[in-house]
Amino acid sequence: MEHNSENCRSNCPINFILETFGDKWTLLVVRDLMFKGKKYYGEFLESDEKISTNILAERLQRLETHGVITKEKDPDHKSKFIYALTEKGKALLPIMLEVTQWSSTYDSLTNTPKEFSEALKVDKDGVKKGVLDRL
Amino acid sequence: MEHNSENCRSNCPINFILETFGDKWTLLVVRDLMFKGKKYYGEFLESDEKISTNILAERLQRLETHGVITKEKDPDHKSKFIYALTEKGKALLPIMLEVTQWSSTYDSLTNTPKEFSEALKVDKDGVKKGVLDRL
DNA sequence: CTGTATCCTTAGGGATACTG
DNA sequence: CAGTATCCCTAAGGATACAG
Repeated sequence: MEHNSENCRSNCPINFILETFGDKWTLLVVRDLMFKGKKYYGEFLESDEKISTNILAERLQRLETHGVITKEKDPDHKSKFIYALTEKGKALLPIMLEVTQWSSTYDSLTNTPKEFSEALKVDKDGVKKGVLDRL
Repeated sequence: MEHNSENCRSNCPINFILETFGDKWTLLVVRDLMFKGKKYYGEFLESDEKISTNILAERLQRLETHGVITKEKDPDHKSKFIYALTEKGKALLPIMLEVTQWSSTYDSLTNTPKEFSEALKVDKDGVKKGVLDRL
């Protein structure tokens, strides 16, 4: 999804990302998909930050609308959906890695999980594997 | 500023950045400082997104509290302050560049200003100049 | 258990008045 | 003009009940 004229404040690229991710929850869902290997509704609910059910549903919907994730029926478990990153969603990886690096540098309490730093390492080599294989 | 135990949802690096920038306005102030060469209160008010005065004041305060910007008396114009990025603030550049690139790729209406793409170019060379000189 | 809907409180934020 | 404060409405979101 691209800029829609209504409720679009400007054509600035920084503003653009805020239209989708400018809140306290959305990026955490991306993190869970990208680094934690989560794909089910219930798995997102289990994360440390304790997102509430209605917020999660709204964010999954939003991300799907914006073309960042897909929602598909799980062939195995009926009445259950698998959420996955699209190419557009996977393309957020460099941003996520830079964020991780910045936070690690400036917050002594930040505990960077190994999945993050491994993804960071392979990306810096310019070799797109590791985390990305799984995406 | 680092994680303060109260109202900190987790020690995840992605969550950490959201504690400061997880809203629709804060990052725009950083953009204005980093790419637009703005430093005065009134200049931030002029941006396309039309931030309101109380929100701007609150965000400048927040960014200062979090060690991302400094607020110093303007020696020339009395009763006027100069806002500037700290090292921690300047270190957001790689994130800003990745965001710019992602938005440019996925939003056809995004109009990437020349300051952004120039900063992007010099950064990719690994040569920290251009925009960074001015910071 | 997966997901949706509802209730209700709080926080975000627009408009604007106000002070130095 | 720079910045703060207030008024007030709307959106964000926590708790929880509900439906398949």
